[in-house]
Amino acid sequence: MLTDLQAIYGSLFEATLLNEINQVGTYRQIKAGTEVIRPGEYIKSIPLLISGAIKVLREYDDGEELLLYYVEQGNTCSMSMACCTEQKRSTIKAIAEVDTLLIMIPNQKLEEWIGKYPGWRSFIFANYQNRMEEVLSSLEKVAFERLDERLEEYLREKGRISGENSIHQTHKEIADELHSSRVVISRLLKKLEKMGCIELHRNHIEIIDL
Amino acid sequence: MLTDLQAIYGSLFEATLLNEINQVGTYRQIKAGTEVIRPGEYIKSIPLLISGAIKVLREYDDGEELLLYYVEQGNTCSMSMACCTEQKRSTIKAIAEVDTLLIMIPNQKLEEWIGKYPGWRSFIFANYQNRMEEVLSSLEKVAFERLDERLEEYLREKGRISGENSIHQTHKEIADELHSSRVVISRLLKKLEKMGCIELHRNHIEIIDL
DNA sequence: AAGATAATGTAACACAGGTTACTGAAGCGG
DNA sequence: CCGCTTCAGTAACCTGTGTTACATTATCTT
Repeated sequence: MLTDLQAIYGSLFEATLLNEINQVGTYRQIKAGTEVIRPGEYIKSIPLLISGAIKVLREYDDGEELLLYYVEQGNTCSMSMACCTEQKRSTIKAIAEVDTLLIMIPNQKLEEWIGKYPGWRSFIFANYQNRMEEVLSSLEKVAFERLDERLEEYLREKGRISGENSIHQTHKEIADELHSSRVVISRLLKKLEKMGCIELHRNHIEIIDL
Repeated sequence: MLTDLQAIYGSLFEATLLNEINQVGTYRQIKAGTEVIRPGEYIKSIPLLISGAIKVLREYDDGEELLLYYVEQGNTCSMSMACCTEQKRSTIKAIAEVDTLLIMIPNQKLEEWIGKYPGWRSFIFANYQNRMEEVLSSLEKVAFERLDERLEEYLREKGRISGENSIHQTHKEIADELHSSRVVISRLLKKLEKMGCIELHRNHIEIIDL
C-alpha cells in the first residue's frame, strides 16, 4: 500500500507526510457503482484517490441530477474538503465510477497538515483550483454547447475513464446525468450511430470512432 | 483605514494579522466600471474587499462572456487566489461594479499567513467554498432555469449590489452578461414591464416591484 | 414458452429562445 | 437645426430540445 502511495503522491508530499498518511489514513476498496457520499451527510474525512475514479454530481428534490466532475488518481474531492472544514452537510452525491482504491484522511489531520506540510498545502490548493476549473468548464458546456456536442464529450469521457470502448449505461441514465430526457438522448444517439461514430445495443454502447 | 479593516475583518483575523495586513497591504480606491483584472494577466496579489463590489466574469475568444459571481465586502476573489498560488495567467475578467475600496495583499504573504494564522486559513478556505457554491449556483441557473427567471434574478441582484432601484445598463449589455441576445432580452423586459414589475427607459431600468 | 418488464425506436407536436430585418426614438456633435 | 449613431420595439421565422404517446424488441421470471 505504501508503495502505491509513494508512486502517486511521492513527488508531491514530504516523506514524513507520506508516513503519517499511511498511519492515520484508512484504505478503502470500493466497488463500481457504490455510493461514497450521499447528500445531507456530514463528512468527517476526505478521500485521496489511489486508483479508479469517482463521479461527483448534484441531486435535487425533484430527482433531477447533474454531473459535476470526476475525481481520479492523485486527486481528492474539493467538495468534501469544503464540507469538512466548514462542518456542513454534503450538497453532493459521489459514486464510484469504476472499482476504486482510496485512503480516507480524517478531518483534523487535513487541517493540521496544512500548517505543517507545504507539500500538503500546495496539494490542497491545486486541487481546489482544478475542481473550480472543472465546474467552470461544466458551466461553459451547459451554457454554450449544444446537447449533441455534450453527449459526444460525455461518451468520450466515459470511455476514457473506464478504459474501454464500451459504455454500460441505458439511455435513461445518460439523459439523467446530462439533465435531458430519454427520448432526446435516444434520438441523438441514433444520429451518432448513423454517422458511424457508435454502435447501439441494449444496455451498452460501443464507441467506433468518436 | 485600520478602523475599516477592523470593523469588517476584526472578528475573523488575529490582531497581529490585522496589523500586518495594514502594513503590507496596498489600499486601492477603484471607480465603478474600472477593469481590475484582465484575462491573460499574471496576478501577484489578491484583493480584500472593504466596500463596494467587483463582478467576475469569463470572456471568450468570440467576444462572448458569462457572469460568474460578485465579490463583496469581507470577501476575496478565489479565482485570483488560485491564479496566485499556481502562478498561472488569469482566466477571468474582473470589473468594479460600483466604487470600491480594497486592500491588495501580495502573493507571498498569502502563503506565509496560511501557515501562520489560523484565522487567515479559515478565511481563505471559507472563501474558496463560497465561490465554489456560487459557481455551482450559476451552473444550476444556466442548466435549470429559464431565461426570464434568470433575468429577474439578474435585475434584483444588480439592484441589491448598487443599492438603488435604477439599473444603468443597456439591453445589449444585459444580454451579454446573461449570454443571450439583445432582441430576446428586450422581449422579456417588455413582458416584465407589462406585468408592472419594472419601467423601461433609454439606458436605464427602474425596478418597481420584483 | 408465455407473460412481464425494461430498454429502445419513432412520430407528432409544443415552445423557448435565437436570428434577421426593419422601424422609430433619443441623444449627440457640428 | 440637421444628420448620425445608439438604443429599443416588434414581427416573422427557424431550430433545438422537451413532451406525449405508442410500437417494438430484448431480457428475465416462473
